Amino acid sequence: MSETAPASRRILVVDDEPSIVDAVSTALRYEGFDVTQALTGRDGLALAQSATPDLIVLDVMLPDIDGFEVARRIRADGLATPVLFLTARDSLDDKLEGFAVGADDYVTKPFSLAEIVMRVRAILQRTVGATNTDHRLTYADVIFDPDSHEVWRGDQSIDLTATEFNLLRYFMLNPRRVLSKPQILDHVWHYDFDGDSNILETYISYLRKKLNQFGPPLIHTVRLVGYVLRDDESDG
Amino acid sequence: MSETAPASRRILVVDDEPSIVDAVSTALRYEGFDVTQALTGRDGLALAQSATPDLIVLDVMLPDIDGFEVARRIRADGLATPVLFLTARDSLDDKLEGFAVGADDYVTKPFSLAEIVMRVRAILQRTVGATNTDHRLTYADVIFDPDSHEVWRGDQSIDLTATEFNLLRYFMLNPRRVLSKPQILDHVWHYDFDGDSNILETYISYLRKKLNQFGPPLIHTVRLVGYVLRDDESDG
DNA sequence: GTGTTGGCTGTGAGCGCGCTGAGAGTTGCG
DNA sequence: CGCAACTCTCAGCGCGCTCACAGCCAACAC
Repeated sequence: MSETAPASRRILVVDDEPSIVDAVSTALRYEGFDVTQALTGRDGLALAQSATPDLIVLDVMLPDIDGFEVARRIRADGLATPVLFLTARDSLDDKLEGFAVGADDYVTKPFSLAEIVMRVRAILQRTVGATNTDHRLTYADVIFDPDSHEVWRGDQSIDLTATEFNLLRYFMLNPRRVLSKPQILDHVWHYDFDGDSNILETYISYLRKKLNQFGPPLIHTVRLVGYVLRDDESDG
Repeated sequence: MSETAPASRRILVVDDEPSIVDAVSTALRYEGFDVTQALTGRDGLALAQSATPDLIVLDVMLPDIDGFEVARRIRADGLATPVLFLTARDSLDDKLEGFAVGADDYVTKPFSLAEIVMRVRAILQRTVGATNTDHRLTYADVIFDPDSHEVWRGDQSIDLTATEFNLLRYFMLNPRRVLSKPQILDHVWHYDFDGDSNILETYISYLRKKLNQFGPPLIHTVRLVGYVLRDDESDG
């Protein structure tokens, strides 16, 4: 949209074997890609969210969180980042599971670097039209850009912390739908909190304070039910 | 279109064994479903009504209300939510009873998580055309949307409290059918009130007051019997 | 008409829910 | 190692919702 010059594609490479990460990264950089690295599933997940790469090269076998789980969590966050799986296991089961969590392609070890580069190109070619490198969400006068990690209301930029940002993303993905508290806690905090915590209310409060500076309220309380993102002005 | 991101399918898992609920929930979340949990038949029933899941995974053996009874009551509410039963008992009788109350499929313990996921997918595939993630109810000029928790009469939006909303849902699910007071108390308040309470009459009054602002009366008293939602204008 | 029963609704009490300010605990960064 | 930013806990408060109560009204029988 705003970009005319094609910034080089960002690729995240996740593998617990440093030599593999280095080899793949070097090959991709050589081809002009902008490469970020991670050695664990946890780091990979964090970078997938914060660095918003255009594609992730993801090893299935990782010491902490396995590759499929990483991919699933990325999807659960609402990100559609394409994934190219690397695996030593050539079993059908693995392939099926990979495609079930939204794998875009599959390379089994041992692989040639040329093959990886080729498949990366193919996926980006394929997805350029669909995802278009633009991951922005908009609702009412709010623009939510996970790539730049920026949020705008009208022409005002709003600074959000990581948790506020994740909370707003869930609302932006489900505009005009009432979201129950357990549902929100599950999606944004990734586990059910003890019932006596009011952390969600606290963050709702933070978010409202920041959003309401520049326009009418958008996050509404539905007592005994949950919260809803809705623009009361233009409603049909 | 109001929806940009395709909201994931919501599934309610009901089992009194926390470990089973967790395992099934985790497996389904892994596949990208939006999972809600309940540990008792009573809670499951309440959530089937309020959370409007697209499918229910329901254990037959429950401490309070058994699974078949839960399913029966859900049907009695007018909900067509598909149900996948879990049971340890592999008897023919059970299967027959299950299908009699509208089971969509059946899994006997011990089961594999993969099997559950597969069957859930199959059921949703089968019913995708019918349920279609749209949970709106309409009768006469009333539109009832449980997702956004909004109610419209004509083009007028109506604000309802949680209890008023639940009461109206029960009427919307059973239009033109006379509902007895005990029946309504049981379905909306989830237990039999002491006979001397007139809370139902009170809420009928609230609801009528709000609905009648924008059109002719829709909730009619049937003396000594109960209440009925009916549009007298266009009726046969 | 009067009596009786069943239903409606205005008033208000109580309380649980949700909001928010303050601060403790934690993490990350220079 | 110290500071800053952020996450999360805690407690107090205000208010909206639920529900009880009581008086009134409508329907029906006689």
